Amino acid sequence: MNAEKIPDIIIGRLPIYLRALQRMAERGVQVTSSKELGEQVDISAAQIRKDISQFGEFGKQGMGYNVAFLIEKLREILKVDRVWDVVVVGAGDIGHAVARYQGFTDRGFRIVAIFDNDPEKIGKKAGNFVIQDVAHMGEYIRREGIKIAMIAVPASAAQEVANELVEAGVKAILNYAPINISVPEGVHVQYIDPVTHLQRMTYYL
Amino acid sequence: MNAEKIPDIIIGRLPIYLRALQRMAERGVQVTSSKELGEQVDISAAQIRKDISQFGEFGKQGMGYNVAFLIEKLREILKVDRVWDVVVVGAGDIGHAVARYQGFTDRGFRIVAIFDNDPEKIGKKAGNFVIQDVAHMGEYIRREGIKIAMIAVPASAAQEVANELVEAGVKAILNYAPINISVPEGVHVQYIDPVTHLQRMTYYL
DNA sequence: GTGACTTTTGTACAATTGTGTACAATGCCC
DNA sequence: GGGCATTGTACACAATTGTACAAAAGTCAC
Repeated sequence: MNAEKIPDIIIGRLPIYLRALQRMAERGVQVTSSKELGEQVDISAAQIRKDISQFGEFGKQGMGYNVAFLIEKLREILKVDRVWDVVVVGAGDIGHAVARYQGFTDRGFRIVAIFDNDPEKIGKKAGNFVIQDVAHMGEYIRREGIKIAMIAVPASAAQEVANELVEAGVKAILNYAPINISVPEGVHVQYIDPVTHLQRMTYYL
Repeated sequence: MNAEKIPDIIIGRLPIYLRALQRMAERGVQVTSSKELGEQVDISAAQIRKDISQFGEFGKQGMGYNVAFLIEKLREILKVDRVWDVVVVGAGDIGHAVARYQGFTDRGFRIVAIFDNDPEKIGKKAGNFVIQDVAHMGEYIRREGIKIAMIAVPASAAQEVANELVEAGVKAILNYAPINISVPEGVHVQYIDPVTHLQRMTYYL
């Protein structure tokens, strides 16, 4: 394993490889090649070989990669060979959809709580979770040692929520609010905004 | 305006700039600088100046950029100075959340229909829309000249749905299913998968 | 009204980062 | 043991980002 710093752009591609490999595994595929994987994810075979070889020699020349083995290695590298507890802030449409989404568990994540500040919503259910008062969020995060949160509140409240999350010890935030938030060094943020993705495509239409 | 081909990576940043500018405009800010905008979106001022200057000289030296003017120009460039009709395929949790989301209209998009193949769901409502039979989708898309669709069906059905969409004339697809889909040259796909975003962050935890 | 001062753009050029090409090395198959 | 497939990587090339500064445009003091 090459101990030098790995570029983030490579880290960003690993989940894509992992996702494709897991689908192959479901289909019963036991061995694949950089060529085959590349066709699935629309990335050049050379790129894939180079990315993977950053972390070790996981393939066999002439033979390709053992799918189960590569999945295992990628899960270790990405630290999803465990289950991370995640809290959701905001119980609107997005919060509800996230709370009910079944696709997290087998990919390394588990929603454990959902918070809102609306007295109308607190105590009601979202998926299998009782919506809790956001006033108790910091305490909950500290007590449970939560490191990951999703923000699903209106843009106007997102920065404030982010501050509280960071204050309580969260290190990774997935932000559904359509606004950039600022966080201290060492805290990671990823954004999901369908509109920015759509706008990126209309340029070409 | 520089007529040469603009790199996609620049196009990808424009919606981020636009989003931040629109928030400034809401706050009543009339003029900004590449420095200020850069701080908001966490991109260097030089990068922003260079990106924007690809399309024209929209700033004034010493003065910065007029916010309303730059918004107008970015909307033209991204072709969101109009409203695009969008269809949603899949009326599960994600489809419902998307159908009810209020954030599309003022950013260039309008959901016009939602389709599913489940007889239990067809005829019921999702947001303000009656869920339609996916069997009528191609006809609808052709009749209305729809160019943009969102896929919110299970991974196992995503490729088939994509094929139908492309066949009917769709040129831009936002895919919520956690799987890569392949489309012909000239059709654009963007992906939204919260898990890949989360996995990209756990590497650093 | 003029000139010195400040700010900030747009861009040339340099440096860095990322991708593609090509091939020696390896390992299976027959 | 020859043939074939495919990895891992050296090297070349391309794309992206950062640095630095001349040019422009406003402000202000007098």
